[in-house]
Amino acid sequence: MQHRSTPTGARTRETILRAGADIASVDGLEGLSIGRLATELGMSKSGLFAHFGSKEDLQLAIIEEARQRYVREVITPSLTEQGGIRRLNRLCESFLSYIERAVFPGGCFFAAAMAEFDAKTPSPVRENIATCQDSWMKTLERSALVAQENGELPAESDPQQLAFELEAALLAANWYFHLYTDSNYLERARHAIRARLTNEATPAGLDALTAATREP
Amino acid sequence: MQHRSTPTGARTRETILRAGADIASVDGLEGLSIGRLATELGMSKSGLFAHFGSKEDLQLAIIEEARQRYVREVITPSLTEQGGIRRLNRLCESFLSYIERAVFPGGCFFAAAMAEFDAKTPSPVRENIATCQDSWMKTLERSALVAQENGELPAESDPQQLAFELEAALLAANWYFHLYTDSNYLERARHAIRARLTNEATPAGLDALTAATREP
DNA sequence: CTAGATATAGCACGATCGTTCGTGCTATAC
DNA sequence: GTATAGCACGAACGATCGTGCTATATCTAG
Repeated sequence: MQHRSTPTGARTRETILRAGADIASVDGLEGLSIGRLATELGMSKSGLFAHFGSKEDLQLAIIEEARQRYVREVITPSLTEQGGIRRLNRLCESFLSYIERAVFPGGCFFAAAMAEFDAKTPSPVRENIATCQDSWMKTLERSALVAQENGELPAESDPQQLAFELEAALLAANWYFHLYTDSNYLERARHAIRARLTNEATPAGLDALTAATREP
Repeated sequence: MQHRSTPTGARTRETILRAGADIASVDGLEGLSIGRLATELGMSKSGLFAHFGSKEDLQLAIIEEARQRYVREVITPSLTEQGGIRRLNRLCESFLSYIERAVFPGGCFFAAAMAEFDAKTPSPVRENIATCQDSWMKTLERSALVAQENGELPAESDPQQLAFELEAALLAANWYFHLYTDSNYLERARHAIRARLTNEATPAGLDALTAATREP
């Protein structure tokens, strides 16, 4: 049998992971319980559990599902922008849009997971979260570095520092937006990012940036 | 009886709350369990529980204990600085020092609590966290406003926006410092805050700021 | 020194946690 | 048509969850 592209097991597994990632973005990866997830999906606890050897395996699989969703919703849309300051700006805007569109109902999955595990004792789950977060930061840093190489940012500027500050605005927007259910915080982040970029950009960088804004 | 300052019950209650706040800063207010807390303190679950009517009461009491600790460790030390841009700067530095000194073993208690409850369904605990967070933001905003009134910040600047950006740097420092156990992130925040303040300050504000730095 | 309040422990409860096991259905393979 | 594999189910495990009720210490007031 090979005309059947997806065996039913893999399909339900995906369904479980999607629902699991949604719940975990609200209640955390530890707060998510197998019984609750099963009830929510209208299936038995044991039937669900059979797809994963342990809760930790489930958590790791959920992280992978969330990572793919993040790449699809934040990273990929930014690749249309050529590298450099424009992509850097686009990455930030994509993130804010991803929050606004509630791609995860509880806000950014990885922000939540980082906050949940940052001070916890090391574990495979924690390691995985840290790796994902590092990968995202490196994405920002690379764009900043390319911008510098393009002469859109001055030679003295520090790409890592810039990435840190942009990420800080994005994270704060995520928390406050949900805590107060107030989208003004997304605007605050947009304003901060725009100011930070225009302030540091070279004249060439400014051109690239305003050109990016003028387009549809 | 009044030469006896603290009845033993109130003393153990305090002990419980201190330990509870420490644990909650690592594992969250939901992750904290009464049994674990009791074991950690070498007392019985029921004996501990008798001090509070419910877990929610315990959580609220822990928040209050954490609030007092925050005021003592972050706010009060900043009051030596006169209002305005110097106090604003001092508040940020006090926060970073409070992270560095591990006043809570899991990092900033309220950052963790905000991240845990931001997307959750409303509850007294969530409300309380939101109020504390709002109070802290308003503290930053007031200092920025006073700085503006003092002519240390220009009339066009937006105190709320400035407070948001400073808080963003502080929060990001908290998360990354613990996730990677790397104090460089505290320096990144210091750098960001300093740059943001000096960049926006009027000449008078700059004077106040550099004077503050030159002192011991 | 004793009566009373206060503080902690013991024990048990129903619910839920993650996990395991045995069973049955269903659809392909021989 | 029968063997085989994949997939989900129900029941049950021990552990722990939050929460009561009851007794026993410990301390204080008179």
